[in-house]
Amino acid sequence: MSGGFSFDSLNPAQREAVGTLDGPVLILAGAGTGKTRTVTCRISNMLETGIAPEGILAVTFTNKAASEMRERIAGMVGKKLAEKMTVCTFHSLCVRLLRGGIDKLGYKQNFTICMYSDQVGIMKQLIIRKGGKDEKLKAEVVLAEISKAKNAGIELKHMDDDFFAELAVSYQNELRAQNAVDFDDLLVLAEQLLREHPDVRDHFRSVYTRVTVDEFQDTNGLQMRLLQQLVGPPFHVCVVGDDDQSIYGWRGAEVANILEFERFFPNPKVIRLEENYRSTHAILHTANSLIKRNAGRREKELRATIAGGEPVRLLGMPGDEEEAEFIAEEILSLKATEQRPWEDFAILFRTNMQSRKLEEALREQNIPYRMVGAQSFYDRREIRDVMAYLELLDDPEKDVPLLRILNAPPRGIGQGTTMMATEFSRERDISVWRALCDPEFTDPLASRGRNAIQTFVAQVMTAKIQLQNKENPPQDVLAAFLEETGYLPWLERGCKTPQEFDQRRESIHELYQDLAKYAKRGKGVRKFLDDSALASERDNDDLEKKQGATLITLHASKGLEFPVVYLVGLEEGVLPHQRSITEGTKDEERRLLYVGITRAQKRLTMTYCMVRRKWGQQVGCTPSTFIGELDEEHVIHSSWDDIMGAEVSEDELGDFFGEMEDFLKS
DNA sequence: GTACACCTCATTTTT
DNA sequence: TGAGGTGTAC
Repeated sequence: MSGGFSFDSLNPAQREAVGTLDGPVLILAGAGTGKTRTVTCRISNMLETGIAPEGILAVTFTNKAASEMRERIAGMVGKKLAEKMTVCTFHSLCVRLLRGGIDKLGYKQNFTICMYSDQVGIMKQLIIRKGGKDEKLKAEVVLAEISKAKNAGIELKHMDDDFFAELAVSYQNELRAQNAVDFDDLLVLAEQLLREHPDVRDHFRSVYTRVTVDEFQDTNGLQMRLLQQLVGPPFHVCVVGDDDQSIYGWRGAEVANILEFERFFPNPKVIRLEENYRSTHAILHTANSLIKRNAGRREKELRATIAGGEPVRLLGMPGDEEEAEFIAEEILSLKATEQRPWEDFAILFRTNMQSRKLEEALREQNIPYRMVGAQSFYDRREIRDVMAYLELLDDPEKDVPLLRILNAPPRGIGQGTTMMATEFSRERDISVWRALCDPEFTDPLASRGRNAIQTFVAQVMTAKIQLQNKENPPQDVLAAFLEETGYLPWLERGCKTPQEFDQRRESIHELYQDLAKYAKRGKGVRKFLDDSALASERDNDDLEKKQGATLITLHASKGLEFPVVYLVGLEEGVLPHQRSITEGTKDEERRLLYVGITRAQKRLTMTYCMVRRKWGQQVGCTPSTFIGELDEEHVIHSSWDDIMGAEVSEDELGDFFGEMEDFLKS
């Protein structure tokens, strides 16, 4: 017994959550109420009551959340025990389920997980092939609809729009031909596997006897169905979340999952964590008054453990320029007067567009800042390419990576040849790689194309053999292969500035290092590829290491906290966003503002403008309707004149003393 | 295959 | 306003 926690350190609600290990449990964990701590203590408690660590499964949405939870648990019960549990994302859980049985669904075991860019590539081709180009149909739009259908459990051929349905079916066929699955398929297929094969289902039910799901308000219908397959009677399942922080409805998250939890699992114990350890009373009171306006929520109210606090400020600004400058100047002076590090400050906004003016203002004042969630590591082109190269060396028979880099850098295997190779492979039901190796395919080609293919095939073969030799560090083999194929010089040519190239090369080096780490731990290339396919950010260091004030969207701010928060752009059409007004989803915007408010620990300033520059045009703005919904008991509402007036009088006061001093000296 | 002009389109984005 | 995609000319 490691005794990593004590019940005494928990409040009554937390204690109940930690102590209730049997049957369905719904923990409604408000912002800042010690959710992670409660969950980790609960898992620690499972071990203490003798539940085997191998049977414990905790599911999160992000890799970051998973590794954080893993670390917290390890800190509590020790690394050895922690490693025996499964703490992972929905998607990596599905990979585990599928690696053991996807062949039952007609896929080969060595399936590839498509990155989003691969999906877009496939869909673009299909749109062109099927003549949807004239209708200016965007691949992203079709993919979004397909994703919705998959998550809603609708068969692709039954999608509303006939043309979309046709594209969807072709898309799915194409994936299957490439033995590839997209992110949604991981869930679809895992659910299908468990549903259609009771033996597999029962096997996993007996493996995972205790299941915990984090951020449950963000689950969609498909994830719910998967969970129902995974958890059988007596339903030892615990879900944790906060319906008031459900802000991903537009991505298919179903608040209903948390609102109607008892519909899915019988007689759950519902526990509310309402004691907030993060923010002052003034901030929480304001947050509570806002969120009360939402209909259809689980009634709850955050209670402050930190009494009083400065009033929340609500400032009317003439324009977005003044808004940005005011905040930058105030950060500068607060840093000086209160000796705060830059990291204490955060500026939250609804849309990325708004960040530009703020960045300018911060730069003007020489304030270091970090933009979070801008571009994810694995979305960078060079990373996708290099990953494809590695994947290819691991298994050349995978069509997705092969097609991605077949002519990148250009090596004389153009569109025409590629098309022919693909058709050849489909006709014979072999991989594209085999087609390239097949004399029957290459012989009829013109000598130029044939030579290009043979050179490429030989390069891949050689490198593949080197990679298989465990003596060779995989990162070195990969680097040599990129050298030989001339990838780096090609990348360099494509860069507009030398700095851009340096950056891209740098991220490739980071990838080498990650790969080296895996090799060192004896984890192998396969494992590296699997993990990376499901990672959007590098889960190790990332943003915590960056210094400076934080610029962040409201969405990305969920789960974070800052001593001093500026929430900008409280205008009708911005927050709530125009589109939410037309689409009738203002409730979610209200939750978004609620999330923003509850990020603040000590000081909260909200601002709105009379005028904002949008797409180069000055546009008049109206204050957000949400402003009128805030209880003003702890809010000070000031206009620009109030602020400037105060500043002017201070200046005048200063002048007065200055003059006095001068006078006395003379 | 690349360079450059032109056009279009602008919420949020866990895997 | 300005980034990214598309089309045209070499």
